[in-house]
Amino acid sequence: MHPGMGTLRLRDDQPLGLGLTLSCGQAFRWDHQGGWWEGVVGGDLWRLRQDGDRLHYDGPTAGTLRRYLALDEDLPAILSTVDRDPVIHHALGACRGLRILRQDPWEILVSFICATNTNIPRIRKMIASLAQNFGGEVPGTDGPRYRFPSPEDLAHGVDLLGTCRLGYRERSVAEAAARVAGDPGLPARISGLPFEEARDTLLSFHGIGQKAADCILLFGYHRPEAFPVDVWVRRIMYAHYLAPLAGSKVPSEKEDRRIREFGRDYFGAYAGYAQEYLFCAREMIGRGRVP
DNA sequence: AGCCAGGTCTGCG
DNA sequence: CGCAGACATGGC
Repeated sequence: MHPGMGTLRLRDDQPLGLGLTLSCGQAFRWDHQGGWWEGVVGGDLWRLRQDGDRLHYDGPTAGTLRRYLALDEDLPAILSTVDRDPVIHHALGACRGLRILRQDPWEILVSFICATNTNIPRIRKMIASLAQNFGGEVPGTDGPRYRFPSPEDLAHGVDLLGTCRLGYRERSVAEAAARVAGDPGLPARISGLPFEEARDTLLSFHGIGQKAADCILLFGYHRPEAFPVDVWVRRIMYAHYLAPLAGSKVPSEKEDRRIREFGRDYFGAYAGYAQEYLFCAREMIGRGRVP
């Protein structure tokens, strides 16, 4: 039942901010209760608690946990490549230990279809509802939890999808489930594609546009060059990095593409990390409030 | 009450 | 192409 339970000693040159990492908007199914973070990963219940340089875990094996949390990556080395100015520098300091998780591509694909034009609390509710209605039950500390439904789980019960209150995202989720259920190798195949081809494949899904595709690449496929431009990042970039082209309407897909290309060029191969730190520090650095 | 939300699609010029 | 408007729903 529980593959592993134990304590991982974190290296002091490889920081981890567990709570920040699990709650910053890249994952939607972690809950904080009784001092532990609890979630379902790969069908198993995981419980995690950080105490300084000690990471207590119940559920995963040490190796699986390290991989999920990307503790195998040299975070300071990565961040040093994007630490180019006072704004990003401030965000890096404010979100110390934030890591980009290695999550399941299918779960992230559906999650970011649901994440369009709504807020994070409701995204969490929509995904919780999908899991509760379509995923299998997993006993948790404080009542039952649910694994994330497979494409087949969703495709076989589309008639119940309405109970999840996805709004106009329902059609996109149903089509994605049908497509992947009929081509189960697709998510894995995408991971083997060059970046732009992977992105184009994601864009061929109904309900996945530029922003969602970049989130799926960054959070589901761990492609750190992806630079998702949402309403917050757009604000931050316009406040601190570049002005809209004269005469351009903002927001527009064209302007967002310009921001994405700027971000990719300016921050480099790990632009996605810069994006995520800016997003997580959005309350502090948005709307022209310079640190 | 009304604006906004980790946008995207469609139908027009 | 590139630009409006529509779109379901609910958080704050």
